[in-house]
Amino acid sequence: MATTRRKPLSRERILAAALELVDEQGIEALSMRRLGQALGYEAMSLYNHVSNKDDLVDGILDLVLAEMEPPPPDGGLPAIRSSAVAAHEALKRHPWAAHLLASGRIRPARLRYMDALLACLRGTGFSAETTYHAYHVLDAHIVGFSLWQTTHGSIPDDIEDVGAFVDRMVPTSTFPHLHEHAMQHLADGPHQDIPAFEYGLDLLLESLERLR
Amino acid sequence: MATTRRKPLSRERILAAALELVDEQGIEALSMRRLGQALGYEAMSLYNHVSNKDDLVDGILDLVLAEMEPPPPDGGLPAIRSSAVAAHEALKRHPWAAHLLASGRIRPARLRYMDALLACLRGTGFSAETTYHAYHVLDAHIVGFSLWQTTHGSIPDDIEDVGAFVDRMVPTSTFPHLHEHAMQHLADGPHQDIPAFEYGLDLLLESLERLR
DNA sequence: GCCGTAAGTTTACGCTGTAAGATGACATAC
DNA sequence: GTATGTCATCTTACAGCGTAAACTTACGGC
Repeated sequence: MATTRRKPLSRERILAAALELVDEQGIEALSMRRLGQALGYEAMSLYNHVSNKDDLVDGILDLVLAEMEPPPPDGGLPAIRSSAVAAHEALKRHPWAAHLLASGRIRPARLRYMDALLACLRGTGFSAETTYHAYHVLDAHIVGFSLWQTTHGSIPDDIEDVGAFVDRMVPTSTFPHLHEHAMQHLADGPHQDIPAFEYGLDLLLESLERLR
Repeated sequence: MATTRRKPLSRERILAAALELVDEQGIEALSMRRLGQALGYEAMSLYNHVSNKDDLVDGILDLVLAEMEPPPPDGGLPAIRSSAVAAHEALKRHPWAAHLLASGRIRPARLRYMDALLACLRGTGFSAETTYHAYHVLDAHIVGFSLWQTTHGSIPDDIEDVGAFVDRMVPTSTFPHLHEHAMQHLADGPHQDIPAFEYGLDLLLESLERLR
């Protein structure tokens, strides 16, 4: 039994394990020692396949970015809409990735997405100046909304009565409107969150349509 | 000369020093040891005035939130506009704070701002459902745009030829549209960034106006 | 003098990323 | 067969982090 039963390490296996760990336990739970343990190796062994922790984080972010299809240059506003929805859904699956994007961690795939979005806007007939602003608004919505949704949905798992939880965190007496807002979220349930994203997105797209 | 020359510690002095340190060197430069050193005390002495590092970070975030005036409930869309601009300007002065807000660090002042914004929307005549969505879009724009601007503007200080820097990071050959976009940013200069924020904001507000 | 309280310091613990060196397995060359 | 080189892995170590616990020092009230 001297032979090792472990599957050998590889960059792919390390990234897959890191992605799983981060999706389940959050980005702050990712440490080289913990990841090594999850794989059955020592922390330092990971450095044979990954140059450092930053490289590791870039690697899993790239996996998420690969889930976002950039819009085709001639797709018009419908293509922008569906690529935005796809990006939002990827960020919803991997909430930590929205934080990384918001922290300015720029990856080639991200640049390609940005460039494709700009190209699509130009191809749709917007002026350079309008494209400049439309891009900002769209990107802020995609990332900003995903972030908001992430933090907003962070209700502790061990809460049984969610309504009572909201009552305690956001009492009607001091925050009447915020309380109402939170209750709307609860009433709709999480399945309604994507429509909320799309509602705002459509608001933006209609405004842009009128600008063209 | 046995008497100490140091001004005594206090929560206010600690928070002020932390805010200065973080504004100058970024949130990741904030450690208890470094902050203590900046004040001329040992790290552990800070714990007599601050319960832990989280409390410290909450404290400086509260200082930033105090710079954001919530909209009055009967101010209508103009009040929403100016409070959004004020919030954006505060986040521009303290870029790290946008990250904290985006990370879901909720403070009472933040809840008050959210409640006031919702109240103002309701007071402006929006239905509960439209308010629900309008709030998301506005908040995503405020935080999302500020974040984007922060990360985008993070050009190393020691760069002399900014144009060449952009050429290297975003070559025209591979990212033609993104290159154009970056050049627009450079041509306008940082003084134009707030107008960019307001341009997008006005786009949103006009859409909302039409929904009412 | 004495005591209580509060502020500041020292030391220590477990955690982090990772540099440096030791160990061992295996392929190639002679 | 043996020597050599290469490479993955592990061990050890270091500086930094937040902070708990214990200690010292200063001061106000009796």
